[in-house]
Parts: sequence; C-alpha cells; structure tokens
Amino acid sequence: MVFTKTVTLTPNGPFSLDLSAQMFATGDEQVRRYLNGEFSQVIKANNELILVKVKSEGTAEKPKVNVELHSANNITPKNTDAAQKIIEYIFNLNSDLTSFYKQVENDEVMKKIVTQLYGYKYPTAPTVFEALVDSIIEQQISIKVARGIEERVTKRFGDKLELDNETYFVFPTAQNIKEASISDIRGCGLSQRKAEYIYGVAELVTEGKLDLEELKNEDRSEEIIRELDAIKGIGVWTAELTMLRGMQRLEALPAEDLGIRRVISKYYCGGEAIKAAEAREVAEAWGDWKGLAAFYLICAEANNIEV
DNA sequence: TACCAGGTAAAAA
DNA sequence: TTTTTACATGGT
Repeated sequence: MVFTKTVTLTPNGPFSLDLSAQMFATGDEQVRRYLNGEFSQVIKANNELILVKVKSEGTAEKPKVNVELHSANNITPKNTDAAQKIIEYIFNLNSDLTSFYKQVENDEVMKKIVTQLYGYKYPTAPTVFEALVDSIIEQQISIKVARGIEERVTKRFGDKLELDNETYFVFPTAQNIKEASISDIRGCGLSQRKAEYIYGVAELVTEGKLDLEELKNEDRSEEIIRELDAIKGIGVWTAELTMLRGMQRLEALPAEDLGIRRVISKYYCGGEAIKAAEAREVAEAWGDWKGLAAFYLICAEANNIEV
C-alpha cells in the first residue's frame, strides 16, 4: 500500500531545478537521483520515511515546483508540512540569489558565469550530520570515488523504505552509525582512520556531547570552524565544506580545496596552479557569497562554460 | 603500472 | 618545530 500526496511550492526566484539538481544526475536511484527532470530521494519528516519526487514547473524567473510525496503510511498534514520544509531547505528555495548576482556585478568573469547559470542554488544536505560525514568521506579522494562510498554507507546503515517492490534508503543517523562497528564502516570502502573519525562523530552526537543542528544558530563562522576543527578527523577544510553543504553558510570558502583552487585558476589565473592565498584574493570580489561563487565555478566547469 | 583525487593526524626529522 | 608519510578506491 502506497499513500501519495502532491504539493506545489513557489520558490523565491530565480531558481532552476535543472541546474541545482544536476550534480545528482549520476546518483544511485535508491539513494538520490536526478533523472529526466525529476529529483527523487527519501527524507525523514517527523521520523516518517517519505519518498519525495520533485519536478519543475514554470521558469527560472517565475519558478514553480511540484512535489510528490510517497509513503508506506498515511501522510498527515503535519508530515506534509515537514516534508515541504525539508524540500525548501534542500534546494534553498527561500533564499534570494539576486543579492549574490548584485554582489558580483563588477566581477566580469563571475558576471558572465552567473548569467549562464541563472537560478543555480547549491543544494543543502537535510542534516548537518550528513554534510559532515560526507565531507569526511570526501577528504583527499576524488568526488566520484567519494559518491560511491557515500551511497554504500547509506544503503548499508540507513533506514529502508519499501514501496511497490522498490527499495529506497535514507542517509543514516548518528544512532545508526553508532550501532554499527568501525569494521562495518570500513567495509564500505573507507580507510580505517576515516571509519574511526565517522564513528567518533556519531558517538559524540549520540552521547549528547555534540549538537550539530544547534551549531547552525551560531552567528560567527569562525566559531563554528573552531568547534568542528577541535574534533578528531575534522580540519578547517572539512568544517568549511560542512558549513556550505549542511548549514547554508554560503560565505564559507574552502580556499585550500584542490578543486576550488583549480577552477579559480581556470577562470581567473590562466590555469596554472595557485595557492590558497591567491584563491582568497580572487574571492574578495564575492563578498558574503564566496562559497556559492566557488560552486558556480565548479558548475561552470562541469557545463563547459567559457568566458 | 603508478599516480592522482575537493585532507588529516601521527610519525619522523 | 617543521616535514613526511599512510591511507582507500576508481579513473587515467
């Protein structure tokens, strides 16, 4: 038995689902996937597993988003509301890109790029824990390898939703990870040390010693970085990436990041290897949107945009 | 085959 | 105190 509901959302434009979700185009259909204009993944709304399918209606300028909810149980109005808020959070639907576009008006390179990526909003992980674990997984290894490991972790430890003979998985909670063992985590392809880091974070969270969601309320970015950096396995890079992808802190710039340095160099420094300090210099023009701007460059590179 | 890819902490110098 | 090394996997 499958229960279904449909809601329509009106994002704060501009918004392009096609650009914002394209990073999930190669994702696992049982975890998170964007295919043929439809984004799908399982979310936890008030602890109820709901498969959401998101499609775009309207234009980037006047966006409308159609959301289908599918569940094994009756979907209450309360859970519908919660699911809607999670979708809004994942795609940053209520944020205003025009402030960012105004900020980069005097940066000729970025100005051209944002014109071609009009409406791209960098997606957010539903929980800070997911953002943090993914960031640890992504340390040092390539994105493609990391994605595979993340999907394996999700399918191995995450809660399962079965609908119509199809099975879907939601990203594991700290409790899920805590109940596993370090060698189980290693079995997903992680190094011994990363498995220990992730287990350690799960322990801190389940023991109440670390409240990742509460960290979102901290105003000072430096303070968030300081607190996360103090945890074993988390350095400044991991903290900044976690803020970007899990807290909508789009001002954070992981300037040491190899990929970010590469794209900044590609579009601003003729392609030669640059240091973090040079990356920061270029990013000055991006004001409070340094991290988002960096993702625009990564997206531009993925779409073969020339300036 | 060897080396690299969106780092980090521990060991060695 | 600063520099070097080990680490997992998949692509080239």
